[in-house]
Amino acid sequence: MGREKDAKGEGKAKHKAKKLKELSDSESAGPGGDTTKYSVKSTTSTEKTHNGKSRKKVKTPKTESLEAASSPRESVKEEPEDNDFTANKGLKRKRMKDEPMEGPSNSTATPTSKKKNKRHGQEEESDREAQKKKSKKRTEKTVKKEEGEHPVSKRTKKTKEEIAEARLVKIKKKEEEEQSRWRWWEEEKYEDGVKWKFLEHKGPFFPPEYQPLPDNVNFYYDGKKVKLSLAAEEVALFFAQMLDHEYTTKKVFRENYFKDWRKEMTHEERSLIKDLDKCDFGEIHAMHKAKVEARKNMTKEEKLVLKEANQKIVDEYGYCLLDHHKERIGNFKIEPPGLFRGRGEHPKQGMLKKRIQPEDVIINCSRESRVPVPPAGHRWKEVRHDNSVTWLASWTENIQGAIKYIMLNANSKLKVEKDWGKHFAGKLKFSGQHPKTSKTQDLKTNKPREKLEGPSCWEIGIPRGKAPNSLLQKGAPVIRKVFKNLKLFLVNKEPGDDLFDRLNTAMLNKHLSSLMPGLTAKVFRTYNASITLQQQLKELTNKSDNLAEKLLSYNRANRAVAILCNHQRAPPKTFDQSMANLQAKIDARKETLALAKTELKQAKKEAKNKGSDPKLQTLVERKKAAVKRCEEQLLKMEVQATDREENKQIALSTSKLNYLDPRISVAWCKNMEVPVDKIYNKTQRDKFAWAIDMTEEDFEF
DNA sequence: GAGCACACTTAGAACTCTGACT
DNA sequence: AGTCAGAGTTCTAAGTGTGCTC
Repeated sequence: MGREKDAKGEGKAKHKAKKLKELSDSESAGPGGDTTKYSVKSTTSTEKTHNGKSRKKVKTPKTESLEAASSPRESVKEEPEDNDFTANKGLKRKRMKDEPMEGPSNSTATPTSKKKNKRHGQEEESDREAQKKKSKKRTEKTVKKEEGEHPVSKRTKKTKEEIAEARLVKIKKKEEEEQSRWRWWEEEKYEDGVKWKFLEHKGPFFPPEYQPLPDNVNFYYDGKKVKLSLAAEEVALFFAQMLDHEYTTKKVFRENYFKDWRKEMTHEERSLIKDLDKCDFGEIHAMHKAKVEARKNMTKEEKLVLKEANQKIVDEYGYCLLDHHKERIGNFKIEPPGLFRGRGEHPKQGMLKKRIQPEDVIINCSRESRVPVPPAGHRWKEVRHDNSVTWLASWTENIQGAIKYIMLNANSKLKVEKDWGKHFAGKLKFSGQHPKTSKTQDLKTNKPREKLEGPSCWEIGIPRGKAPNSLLQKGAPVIRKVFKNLKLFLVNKEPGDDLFDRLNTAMLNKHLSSLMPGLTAKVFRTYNASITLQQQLKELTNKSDNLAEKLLSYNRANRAVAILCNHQRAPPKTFDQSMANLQAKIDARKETLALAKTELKQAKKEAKNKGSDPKLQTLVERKKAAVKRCEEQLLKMEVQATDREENKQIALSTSKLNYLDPRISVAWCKNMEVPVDKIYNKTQRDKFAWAIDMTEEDFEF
């Protein structure tokens, strides 16, 4: 399996290789080469959309959002996500449900409302405070907090009731959150192309400036101490930080790094430092390691301070105002500088990913909103007001010349709404002409194009990019006609070559669209995944199963889909260890079980011999119960071991989050009386709120 | 129709947090 | 109270889809 993973990586890498080669060929001028290509284009005027590209430009709506901008308070609704943030993560942000947004356009409120807000704020503070100290003086503080919210008495420590109480509060909170959620799916949609009518945010958050090395940490070249210039030193640190990583041993990585590093050096440095092998980053590396260690060993208080500081940043930059609703931004931080870590054998690995300045960043927001203020002494590259796109800020990265975006969180309206579409596309069930059936017809065709497209539909559902022989090794059930055609693809190909190199996605999608409008490879993949999940769930679960069994079945169904989509992962580094630990536990439990069994036998014997002594009878009962308990625990662990082993190289999360129609899972939960939070964590519940809200028990995909 | 730019979505590694166990 | 595995989150590279240009 591990090899398969590699093969996949290689396949992908190879597939990309052409593209990459073109890139690196055209980049004789180094990383700047690519950048120029892009930056020339992007120096268009503010009024133009997308660098002069004649995109369907939608006029920014006027008055309504203007009003909203000047007094968003009235209309802003607090998203439950915020509350949840605290509820689940303890120390993270906390807001009262109806608290108006303290967003970017923090307008002045009436004295009364201000007061009210302040009160809320204080409550919030003390609440947060209470949560903060939870870890330290857990019980005491929790009681205090609960007293504030509910007239609960117990001053005494711990107690089960208290824990139950806390749980109840949590559940109640959750319910309230559900109530206050922005049910955008019940609202009217905007006309085509309009993504928002009002958008306001604080702009991206920039990583801190580089802090020079302390005087006692030195860099050595050829055994001699060399004091580097600030720029060169920063880039040296990037390398030193990665010394433990395999990357730094790779030739390409080292070469790219050294080339880019030298560009950052002063003239003297450049004439001195000519060989990476003669560079000694030892002290810098040691310093970095010590820092990491120190971070780990920080006291609770120190960690708390750090956490609070981070939270402050999130509060300030992590949210935006989108059509009167506060939405979490997915990646509000500008990517910090560092060394490029391409995947696989990337020709550009090790290159310097440059620090992004405000002058590189394009801001997108409402015309009527408060335009984010650039950091002191800087200006934005451009400010535009394009509501046909969803991004809040963008910049062009220097390695590949790709555009990077600041966008909303996956649970935001904009993201979820889009995500929604693919499931509804799948709902059409390819009426009348399922691609898999129509494919068989294509196989008989004499037209080479159709010959190509038929099998590739299969490919969407089977591990991608593999040569047929590897498919056969895997035992994939490929019908003979398909196999024959697949063999044709093999002509003049080496193992590992791209199987469908003569076919591109555009061609495939065209073919799919001819079967059903709107059908693309992605929609098909989604459909395939979802229908598999539904089938598997039907097959595997019984209503009479207990919760654990049901969940195992769910995981298995999920796993079947992940395998179908070829969602592999590297086995966790700790896998063997943790497996061994679990095995040890199982062995220990087996011993305990054996012991318990002998004890039971003994007790039974005694009870038999000494007649009907009620004491002995209860002892027998107790021993029986012990044996039963032991057996159950053992079974549970064994199931866990199987589950883990089966999951070793499978990544479930991708299919769960991206391909499976959540309504199937929600309907299954309702049907099987399994709480939704057993299968979806908070992030997932947020993203699939619409499905949780609207799916009926009898939903069929 | 190939190729490109842009705007997204997907993937999975790296990092961080939590809570069960000792 | 400390440890640690696993769950959850963040980060960013890579892939996909669409529309445009040549």
